Amino acid sequence: MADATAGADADTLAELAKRRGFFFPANEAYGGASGFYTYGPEGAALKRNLEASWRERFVTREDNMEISSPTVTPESVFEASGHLDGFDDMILECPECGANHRADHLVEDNTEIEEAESFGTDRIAELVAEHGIACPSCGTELAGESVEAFNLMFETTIGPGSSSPGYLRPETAQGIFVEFPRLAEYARNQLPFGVAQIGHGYRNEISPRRSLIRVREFTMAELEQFVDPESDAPPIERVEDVTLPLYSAVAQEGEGSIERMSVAEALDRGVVESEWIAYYLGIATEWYEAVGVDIERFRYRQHLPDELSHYASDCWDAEAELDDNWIEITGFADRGAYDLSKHDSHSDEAFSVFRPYDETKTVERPSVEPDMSYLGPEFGADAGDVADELAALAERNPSAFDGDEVAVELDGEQYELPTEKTGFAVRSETITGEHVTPHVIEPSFGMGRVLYTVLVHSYREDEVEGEPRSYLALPSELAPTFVGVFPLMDKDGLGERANEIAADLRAAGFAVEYDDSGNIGRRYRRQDEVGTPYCVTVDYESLDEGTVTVRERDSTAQTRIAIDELPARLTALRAGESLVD
RNA sequence: GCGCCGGUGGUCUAGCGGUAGGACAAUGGCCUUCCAAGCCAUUAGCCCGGGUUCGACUCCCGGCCGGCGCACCA
Repeated sequence: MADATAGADADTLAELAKRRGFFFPANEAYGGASGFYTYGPEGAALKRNLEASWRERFVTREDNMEISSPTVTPESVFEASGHLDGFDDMILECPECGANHRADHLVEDNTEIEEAESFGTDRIAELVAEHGIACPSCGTELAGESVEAFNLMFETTIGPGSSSPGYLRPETAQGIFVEFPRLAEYARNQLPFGVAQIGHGYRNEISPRRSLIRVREFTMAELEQFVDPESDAPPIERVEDVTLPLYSAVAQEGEGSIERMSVAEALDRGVVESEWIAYYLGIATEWYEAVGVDIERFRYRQHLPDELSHYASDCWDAEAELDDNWIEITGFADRGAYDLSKHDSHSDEAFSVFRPYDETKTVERPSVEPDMSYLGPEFGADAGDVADELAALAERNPSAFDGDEVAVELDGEQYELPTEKTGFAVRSETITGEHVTPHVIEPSFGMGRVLYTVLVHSYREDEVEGEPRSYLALPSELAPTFVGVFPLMDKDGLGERANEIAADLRAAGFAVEYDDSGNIGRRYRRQDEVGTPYCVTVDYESLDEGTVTVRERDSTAQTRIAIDELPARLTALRAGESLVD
């Protein structure tokens, strides 16, 4: 057997994906719509297994929780999260050359204005005219051209009429953030805790590209790790020896390149600042290797400062090399307190947890208890405001209450009242803790991109007995089919026996494919092509001696195994044991 | 969204102003005692709409889809 060549180009993979039912453009019978894909039987099984693997690694083993929230989300949520503004691009098309430009960027580049995004489309159009801004592509003056708003979120209406706008979520994260008060209660208000979600996200991309890489509807697996920024630390010792291929912002700005170092070293040297990000980079590296990503074609690239999202203070992307391009497959963002504090201020709920002090504190605090039966008749409708102002004054300047009279100012008017009517006193208060807004560390996986990477990186071509062969070296954990079962020939009772074995293995929980069509070599090749790790063949010896051959995909090596022992041996193989010594 | 190129059975592809040929795959049969073998047969195709023409898969226009480049990717 010749050495295998590893990796597939985009055309090879697209052809394989269509022909063998991994994925293909959706709705092709009606011409299709760009950016939507259907996962076929093999692809859906692979995706399911990939998600199960992610869940096992990032939810079960990390003792995090998983929820499932709606994809349709009311507008107010995205007003709070900043997506309504942050997602709204202003497009201006040049009438001469047809090039499209981000109108807000044009204004920023040509004027002193720095945050042009916050202006409306009309104002931007005015600014373009006022400053005589010209098309960067062809030099045509753009004054008078209209500026179109383009929102990357899919819009819909909730219920009849248009009074209740909603959007398809652009990330699953907001579905977690908005439920934080209940989730924190569920976690018994104990930080740190993590909440995951696997589900679809939607972005109305201007230009979907590259197969599954940039699509309009996609599966995300996101984990929101809520931590107390002052006191919580991850169990870093579990991953401190994991080697990370890091491409830092500093390295990108200088002459640097990818540096391989352990998690511990990355933290010691300050290459990765956040322990929590470093922790998840370590966990993720182990997971990527386990699902078949080629770690030699993989790196973590830190975002440059101007690249960061509106919510992130730091971000590392996991990137895979596909067809000589580095493609983002996961983002590890430090979202800080951004999201929770936004929802805290926009909604009526509190998005914080109570952190008790180790020891309760007693503080002396000046405060008032105004005699409202005096203030009411005296100040009429202003009585409430006067009381509020007294309370504020007590905190601001307690000495104002030293005399017999207190002066308060309200709307420019000066009022005086007897100090005794204010109920002023310095009271001692017991403080047992404080409310803190957790910080969020977010690993966010694009599952379609991960799946695509796994396919590209696991594709192999070699020769078996002089004949070319292609196969997918998928981990057993992910393979859509775990074992193929074939009769050597479909006669003399071999087919019947093979069918019995297939049924028994299915009952034992294996994903089994039975195939009696064509000669045996062709059937091996069929399973190779979709990554089935093992094939069982029933021959004449099976009838006489009760044994079958088990053939391993990558090496094509074969061993005879007793039929009775098949389930146990296959279970061991699935767990990572090797077939031949 | 703009520009360039493309769209023919399931997949890959040849070809022409008079409606199409191959390879592979698939299905049935024969053969075959472990790696895409052979033989016979079968199924199956010109992206959509409009125009030009006696006649359009072919030429023209528009759309849709795909690849690449530009822009975009919070």
